Amino acid sequence: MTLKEIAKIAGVSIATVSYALNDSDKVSDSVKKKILKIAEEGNYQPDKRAQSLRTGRTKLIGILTEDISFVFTSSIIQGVYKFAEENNYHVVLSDTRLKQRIGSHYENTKVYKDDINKQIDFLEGYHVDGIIYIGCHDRDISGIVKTNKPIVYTYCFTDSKDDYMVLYDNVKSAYNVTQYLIENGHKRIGLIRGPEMSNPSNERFLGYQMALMENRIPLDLTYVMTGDWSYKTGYEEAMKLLSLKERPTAVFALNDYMAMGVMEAATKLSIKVPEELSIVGFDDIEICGFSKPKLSSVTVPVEDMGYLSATMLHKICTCPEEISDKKVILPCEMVLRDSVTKNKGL
Amino acid sequence: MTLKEIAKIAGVSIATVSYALNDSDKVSDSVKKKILKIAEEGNYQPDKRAQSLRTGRTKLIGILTEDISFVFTSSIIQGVYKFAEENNYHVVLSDTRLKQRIGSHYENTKVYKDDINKQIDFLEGYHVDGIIYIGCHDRDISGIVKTNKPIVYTYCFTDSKDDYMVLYDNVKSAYNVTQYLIENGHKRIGLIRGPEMSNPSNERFLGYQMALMENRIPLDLTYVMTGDWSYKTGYEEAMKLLSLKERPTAVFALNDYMAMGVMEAATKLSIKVPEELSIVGFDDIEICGFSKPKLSSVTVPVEDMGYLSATMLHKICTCPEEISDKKVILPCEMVLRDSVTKNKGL
DNA sequence: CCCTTTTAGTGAAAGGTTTAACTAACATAT
DNA sequence: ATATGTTAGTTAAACCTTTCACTAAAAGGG
Repeated sequence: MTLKEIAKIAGVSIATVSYALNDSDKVSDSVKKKILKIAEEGNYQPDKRAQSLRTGRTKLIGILTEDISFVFTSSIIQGVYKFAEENNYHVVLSDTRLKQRIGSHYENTKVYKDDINKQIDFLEGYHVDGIIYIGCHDRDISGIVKTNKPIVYTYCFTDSKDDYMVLYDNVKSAYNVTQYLIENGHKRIGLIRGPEMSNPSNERFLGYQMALMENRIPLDLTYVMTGDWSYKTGYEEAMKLLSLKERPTAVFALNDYMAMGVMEAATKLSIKVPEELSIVGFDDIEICGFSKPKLSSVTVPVEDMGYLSATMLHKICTCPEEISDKKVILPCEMVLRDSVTKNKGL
Repeated sequence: MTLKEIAKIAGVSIATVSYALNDSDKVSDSVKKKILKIAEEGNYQPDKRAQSLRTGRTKLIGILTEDISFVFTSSIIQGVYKFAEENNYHVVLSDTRLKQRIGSHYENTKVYKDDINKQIDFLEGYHVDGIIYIGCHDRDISGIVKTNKPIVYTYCFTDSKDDYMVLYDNVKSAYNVTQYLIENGHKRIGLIRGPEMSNPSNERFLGYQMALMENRIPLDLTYVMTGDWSYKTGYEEAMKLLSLKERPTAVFALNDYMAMGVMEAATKLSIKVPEELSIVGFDDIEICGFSKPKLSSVTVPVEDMGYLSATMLHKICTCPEEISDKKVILPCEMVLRDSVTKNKGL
């Protein structure tokens, strides 16, 4: 049903119908009521294409994900939806399927620049007011995305000071975990990092070092191993760590999968967790609640990241002058479960 | 950049530009080349609103999810995307946030009929060619969704013969699991069902019974417990089951969370898994690979469900006569891990 | 009762695209 | 030389909405 049809039935002009439906006072109450009734009965829905074609405004947020299946992606989207619903926005989703294309060889992101921009063009075709880019990995994606629409990056980052980003605090979070372990009497704290090139890994490593330093525990690189985020490398590196003559009393794995690997290694070597070895992971994925013992970890506030990304986008579109900082960095929370105890062998 | 602008630069009419860009032979090669170059340089993108306003076709699939955070939702969406990409469709996503609104009190779905239809109206506002409805629970949603666009339901169902649905085979899958346990020498096979009203639960229960019957094992309801899909009830019901004087040698929990609860109960009662108790779950969620022992389960082909839903929608739009059956039922696959062994106490 | 203001409505353009119908120029066939 | 066909375009309408500019009638003021 269109304005034209309603106009015909009501015996008035198209303009009058439009005014009536937009509750203008150019239309008498009686006519307005009549038109509204017809529209109601015909289940009239304004054509958004025509509307936005005319007005230039769409109230449409475009989301571009690198991997819709990535655990956190859907939670971030949900945060965006929450904002959208509260503020009468709508959402169009597009997926680069980047992860499917390139597996974990994130070095090659640039090769897929064109694919990403194809999706951007698609979103622009819908005249989104702006774009939220949801990443899923640890590489800098500077200079990849080309658009002159406003864009907010979340769960990823660029090296540009001018880009809008919603991030979480890797440094502080890792600092907190390390501090927590130290407070529990641990001094030999093993660390299993992510890949060398990974920014989150490096930031978390930094936090670890800061906590050590603050407690005057010298950094000992024999306790620092490097994995690739996988369960398997977590296991392997933990085996090395736990075979040292002076083995660590606690291990901080920089993500949960590797932490699960550490747990497996401990089991293998008949080292009791947490009595003889405390373990902490990062990300707080679902399995943390099901391992034995349950794994302490760090929750990333993903839904908030989505919500804040949308909030920021809205501000960029409506009142850019009110944005004090282009980067928002959210704190994470430690989730204390059963994989840590006080170090008795102190 | 618009056709008009290109036309001005090229010194031809708008129509010519349109024809040129659509590679019509109404335009000479030289002019065509010139126009293409200008379009390229100006990074021309056709305005989808205007295009579809004119043509009536959108090549746009609307997805309506009940819960974007539900584990399987994103995998289903991914399947839809796969089809979309291969067939030059695009996707608009909308979320009813049903789960957030009503928690697990799915009885009240009908109360949210209006909310759901608000989202449907939204999708219709974008003139999607059709809608894929992705559920996340076990209730019949007949008569909830109102639209005259084609709609395909997946991971949910209605009682109408006329609705298009892409489902998976609960009966057969549960039959297979039970059969597998029987083949491993188990006769006392405990079952932990989902809620009484749950359709998947009932179907799986049916499969269980069919396998028993086929093997002339009488159904003994003392071995059939009812949970609510949660870890907690899995644990509680398993405690009852394992405290029977003749306790089951195997337990089939109708989802993985409850199966994890069963495992916990076994640990609590010092019953070794799988030596003294075999366990199988359903859904094959991530934690299955991380429990000890790893949980055998059933994989639901969620990505395929998404892909096939999109395929079906496409067929409905283009060649409805070729659709032989409005319901597609996909088989599931058992994933054999470490939680089952041959029953020695036979 | 005339002039001004308000009310209630209409007409038409605009936004970007596609496409049927038309035209002018030229080439080919008779 | 005339008729026919082809080529390479153009014009204009249509899709649906919003909104500026306009008008006719009614109401209000003196």
